[in-house]
Amino acid sequence: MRQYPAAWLKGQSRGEAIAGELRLRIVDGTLKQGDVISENKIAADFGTSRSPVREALKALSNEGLIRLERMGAVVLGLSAKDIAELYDVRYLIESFAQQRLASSCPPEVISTLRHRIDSMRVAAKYADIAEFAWLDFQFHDGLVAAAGHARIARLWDSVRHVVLAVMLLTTEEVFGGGPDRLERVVAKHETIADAIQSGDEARIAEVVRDYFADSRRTLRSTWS
Amino acid sequence: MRQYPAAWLKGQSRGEAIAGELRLRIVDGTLKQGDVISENKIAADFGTSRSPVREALKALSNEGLIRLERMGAVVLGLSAKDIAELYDVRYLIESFAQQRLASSCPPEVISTLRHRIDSMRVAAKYADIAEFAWLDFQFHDGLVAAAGHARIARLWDSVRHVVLAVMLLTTEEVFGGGPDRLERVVAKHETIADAIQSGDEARIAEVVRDYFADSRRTLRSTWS
DNA sequence: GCACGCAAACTTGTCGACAAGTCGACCTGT
DNA sequence: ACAGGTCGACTTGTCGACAAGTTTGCGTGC
Repeated sequence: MRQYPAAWLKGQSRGEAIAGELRLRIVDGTLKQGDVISENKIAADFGTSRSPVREALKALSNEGLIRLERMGAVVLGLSAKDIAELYDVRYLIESFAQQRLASSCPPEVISTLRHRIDSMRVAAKYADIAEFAWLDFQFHDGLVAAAGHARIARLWDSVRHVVLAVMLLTTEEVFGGGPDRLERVVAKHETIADAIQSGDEARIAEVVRDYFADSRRTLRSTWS
Repeated sequence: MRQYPAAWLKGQSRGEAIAGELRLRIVDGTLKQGDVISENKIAADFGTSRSPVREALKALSNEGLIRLERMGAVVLGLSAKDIAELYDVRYLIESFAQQRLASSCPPEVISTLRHRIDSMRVAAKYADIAEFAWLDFQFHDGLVAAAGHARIARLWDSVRHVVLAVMLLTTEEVFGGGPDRLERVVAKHETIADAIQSGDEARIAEVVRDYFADSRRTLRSTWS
């Protein structure tokens, strides 16, 4: 069974843990679109009361993974179109965040980004899939956080779990593409760091556009 | 006490009702920044158990109005900066949605928009503040929904309650500006409808930019 | 065979209670 | 007077139970 990176599970309440588990099951297809799940059933499965389950379902509903109905919650799943839409949102958020970073980016932010890139190379070398995905995620997470825009950060919060789950799955696929493929992913992140460091708004805009255009392309060929 | 439009309160659970009430109290300043509120206290105030209150606080936390901590939730409030950031997000979402509408906008959507604009004029004439704000909100709500982008719609969902609450308050202020001020607001919406109907992407982009630039300007002069 | 109605088995929303943990005040020893 | 420890009041997280409503399916009448 796939798992979240250890760092992600620290200090979680039961509700968050259940949400994480269900999220992964939905994203990887164990729970298929159209399945209906009830609080009682899930509670029994996890051996808890309905309270944490309730919290988890609410969260998943906010993330658009399920739809709460009168009787039971129906799984929406993640179609190829949904993934594409997710990338639309990521592009919107990150292009905004990076544009903000263009004018004023503290040097320690750049340093942190480069640190994560180096770590990604190490993770790639030793075939540590989860670590690689986690670093990839942290790179983008840090980017949005550094923009210092509370409202945008909230937007990111509402999709970050889904993004991480998708990253975990796509990273597995990327690792199957060999070292060249991995290096290209790392290099893409380096391009972003370089652009932000340059402070050139136009260049940043172009880099972000290219980044997500490329991500979408590789994704399209692998998800179906 | 200010109230939500009747249409907004239909089929609400107690939790949503409490969230709505608290939201308004936070936005209008009854609950100030830094105040700490506990589930027990709120539950006692509303004469319910903690379950609905818990749900409400979670929602408010997702909206960025409060921050959940170990002991008690602290009210974050809405500073002028927060409002500005909220408009950043609205601009991001609506410009995306309207750009999508440019290529393919069903005629009934335009018709609905114009219907709401006409209703706004009526509400303005008879000084129905709540109705005016409600129509303003529905105009933008319908716009985002019509774009047919599930993920963007979720983003909008995460801010719509706050947006409505802010609209209710600012609309009060706008009504104090006399009929000219009101007509200008209505006209701004007409400009949007016209642009979307034209299907000209560049024109739409300009109109949306102007719309929010103007909104921000009038807001800045009235909020402090 | 088919429509209708009723009942039973689900569902969610809400409630009060308990356990574990946290913060503050007070009390004590130095 | 002040540092340190302890007690108590308060918090959240979780639990099991109940009420209200909805869906399903069976049985009945035609």
